[in-house]
Order: sequence, then C-alpha cells, then structure tokens
Amino acid sequence: MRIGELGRVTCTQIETIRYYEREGLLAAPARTEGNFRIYDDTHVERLSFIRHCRSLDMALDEIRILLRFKDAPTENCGDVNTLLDAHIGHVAARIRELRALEGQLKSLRDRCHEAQDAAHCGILNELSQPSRQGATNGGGHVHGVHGGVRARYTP
Amino acid sequence: MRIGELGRVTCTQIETIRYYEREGLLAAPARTEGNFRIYDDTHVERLSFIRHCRSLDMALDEIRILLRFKDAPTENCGDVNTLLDAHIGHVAARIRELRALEGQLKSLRDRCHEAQDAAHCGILNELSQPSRQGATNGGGHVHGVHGGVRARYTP
DNA sequence: GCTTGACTCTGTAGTGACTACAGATTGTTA
DNA sequence: TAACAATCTGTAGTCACTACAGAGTCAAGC
Repeated sequence: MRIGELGRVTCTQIETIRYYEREGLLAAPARTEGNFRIYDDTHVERLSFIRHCRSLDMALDEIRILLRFKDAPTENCGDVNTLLDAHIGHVAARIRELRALEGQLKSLRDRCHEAQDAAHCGILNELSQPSRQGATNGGGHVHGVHGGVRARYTP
Repeated sequence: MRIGELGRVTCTQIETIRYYEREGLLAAPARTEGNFRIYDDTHVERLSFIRHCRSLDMALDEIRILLRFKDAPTENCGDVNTLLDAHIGHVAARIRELRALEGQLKSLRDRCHEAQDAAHCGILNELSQPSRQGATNGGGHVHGVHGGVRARYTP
C-alpha cells in the first residue's frame, strides 16, 4: 500500500507518517520505480503501536524505548512496567496540578459577579498582584505532563 | 531599574521580558545612553499582571485581551468574566480527559504484573492493537487545555 | 587610565510533535 | 492526451519561551 492508504488505515496524517520516518520511529520503506513509498502489514502494526502510545500521551522518546523492547522479544520487560508506572505518575501529578489551578481560577472568578467598569473589576485588580504561592504550572499553559521544554514559573 | 532587577522583582527571566516586549505585551521602555532598557513601577505592575495570568495558564492571546481591559478602565468588564469562565471550562475539560487517560493507563498496566520476556508482555501486545475509543487527547502528550496547535488523534 | 567582571544588547536557533504549504513529479482515468 | 489525484522533497510555522554567540556598557578596584 502507499502512504495515503496507510494513513487512512491508521488514522494518521501523511505528513505525520513521513515525520515518524524522519525521526527514526518508522523504518524507511521500499519505494516504487516512481519513488513512492510502499508499506506492508508490518508497517501498519508498527504505526498502530506508535499511534496507540501517542493516544496515551506518551512522548516519542518513551515510544522509542517501547519499540526497542518490541524489537528484542527475548529481553525482560521489567523496564516496560517501570516506564508505564512513571508515565502514570506524571499523568496523576498533572491532574493534581490542574485541580489546584481550577480552584485558583474559581476563587478569582468569585471576585467579580456582575459586569461593571473595568477599573473596579475584582478580577483585573487581583491579577495585578503578584501571584500568591507560585504556579503549580508544570509546563506552561496547562501543557506537559513531563514538564517539557517550557519554563516553570514559581515566583 | 534595568532589566536584571525587573527580572528579579517579578521572578521572570530576562529573555522572557524581552520576548514579551517583542510580542507587544510589554511596551518598549526608555533607554539609557548606552542603550540599556530602563523600567519603572508601571512596568513592574504590568509584568506582574502578565506573570500572574501565565501562572494561571492563560495563553498570551488571552492575556492580551485582559490587558486591553486594564488599559480601558471605563469599559464594561463583562467580557473578562466570559474569558475567565471559558478558561475554567478548558481546565475542567482537560482534567476530565486526563482522568480518562489515567484509567486507560492503569488498565494497561494491569496486563503485566511480573517481569517476563518482552514477547509475552501483555502491555506491549495490547499496545500493538489500534486503540479502542480514540484518545481524549486534547493536544498531544497531555499538553494543552486549549487544544492548541497540536493534532488531535481520534482513530 | 586600565583591567576585571558583571551586566546588557541584538540576533538566531532550538524545544515537541507535528501541520501547512510550494513546486515538482508520478499515477490513474476519461 | 488531458485532467486530476496522489505523492515527492524541502522549508517554514505553531507556542512560549530558552540558550547561546559575539559585541557593547558600566562600576569598582588597582
């Protein structure tokens, strides 16, 4: 099959498939005479694996590790369990952070109930104060289980 | 004060301050003869406002809107409430998504209790199947209250 | 006056995981 | 043969920064 069909079968955009190839997650497939990529069922399986992992919000680096285990079936899988436990820990931590954030936002919202002029808006005035106990922000704009690239803001 | 002191006072990296200036969130300040930026208390207040908003995980575009209200104090602040309500909604939605994800990860983890060879690892085998009901993933790798730039994966 | 070291300047590139597009080529159907 | 779909490579953009390189500025000590 060609890239379009692989994309349809695995619900993956064509650019994403080529991106995975560039990133070394998907091996470079054979080509037709006209230089079109040709895939078979092994590619479907591998891409399904990757997409399933991504749907569970694993980072590509984590997926790389899991793929290495898939490629070495006699290896002991203990590290797979460890990786998954760590990932579950990250997700749980992010949930706790977001809940704290939600609480802060709701208490901020309570400062202004009816519309009035902006100069007297309790929300805007509160926001002008430095924030109290530092964001629980693990990666900026509610992103990033893993902390990620983004800066931590802890005033 | 110069940029270093502003950074210390507001717990903001120098590069971030310059970035906000480039982005138009912070007005370009006066300069010394030697071309150093000089800030005063109004800048401290404005930057504190921005950082406080960021610590609440608002996007810079949302903060831009709030700043417009701060700059027009006679305007009605009803839209501030609307924006905040929407933001709270996004956070709440992301928490729901992450909880669903946590459940999926835990049930995946249950498939392999003791370390064995990778070929028989229930986790790796399960991941090779296409994912069941599509990720609740609102932005890739547990990022993004706002959905953001990232792709949604819903197989 | 000179040196040292801290501070600041501009500009560019990198982060993650893609997405979007331009411009060219290939394949399929009428 | 022409039209059109599919694919190719390569580059740039997303968000909110961070990290440098290489140059210039400033204050304190000698």
